Amino acid sequence: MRVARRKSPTLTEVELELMDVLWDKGEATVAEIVESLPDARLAYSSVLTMMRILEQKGYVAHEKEGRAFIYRALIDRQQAQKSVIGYLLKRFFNNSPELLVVNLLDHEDVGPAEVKRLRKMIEETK
Amino acid sequence: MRVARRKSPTLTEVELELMDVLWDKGEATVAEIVESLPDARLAYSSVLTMMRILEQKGYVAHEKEGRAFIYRALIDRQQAQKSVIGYLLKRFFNNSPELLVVNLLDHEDVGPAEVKRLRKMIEETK
DNA sequence: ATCTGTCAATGAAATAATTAGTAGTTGACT
DNA sequence: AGTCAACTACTAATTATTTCATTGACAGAT
Repeated sequence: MRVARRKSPTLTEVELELMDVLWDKGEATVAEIVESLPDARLAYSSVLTMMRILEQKGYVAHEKEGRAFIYRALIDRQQAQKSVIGYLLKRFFNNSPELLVVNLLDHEDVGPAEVKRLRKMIEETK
Repeated sequence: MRVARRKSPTLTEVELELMDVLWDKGEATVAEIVESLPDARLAYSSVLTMMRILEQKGYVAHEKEGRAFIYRALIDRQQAQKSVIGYLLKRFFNNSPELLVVNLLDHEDVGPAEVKRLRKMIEETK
């Protein structure tokens, strides 16, 4: 067999969940991240592994503080959002922002009030 | 070890590429799909496997036409777009369409001309 | 009836993502 | 110095995704 699976073009579910903690807290040790997860969802060592992977992927960095590693995000939420929008435009909407917005307006979460707010927002963009 | 990799919440890269062919052509045999792929990207048997997986996931169906299978999409492009937008809103934008649009407007592909068109579009949505 | 080309089915291999156990290190505190 | 708790590193298991070779069936041509 030749080639195989491709890397995810965006943050995966779990990666995003962990990044969210870092974005909220600014920085955190593994223990703090585990605590911040709802419902003790992941074991300490799982989070550790994921942080190593996130670091290897270039999304976070760590420095030693005493015995523990302190992790910090290397990309901020806006960058991640921008990147995922870029992916969306390219793969699903033929690089057409309009097509995206057309579909967004069609979405059930978007009522008349939303449309009004969106309009105002776009007005202000000049 | 307990659980493992999760299913992709959206169409994967390759799945999307094949669905695109079906959406463009309406219906197609495996051979036609292979031909439609740029650069002979995938071997016949690869496409065959992927079509089986897409069918198993409920995205396509086939019927026999002579010896060959004719595949047809069970979801259309709009549905796929809507679904991926829903996922994105939930995971990256806190279910806020505005946040999404704010970031979209910030995107490099979106210049003043785009903004103008977007505004017009939203006007017409009432 | 045998050959040839076209297809679907199956199996297998390689990589990614996810979760977690275990071993081993180190700093702190008797 | 010895013990303990907190931490990281390493390893393993499992499912998902992606790719393709091979096998076998079957129709049409010879």
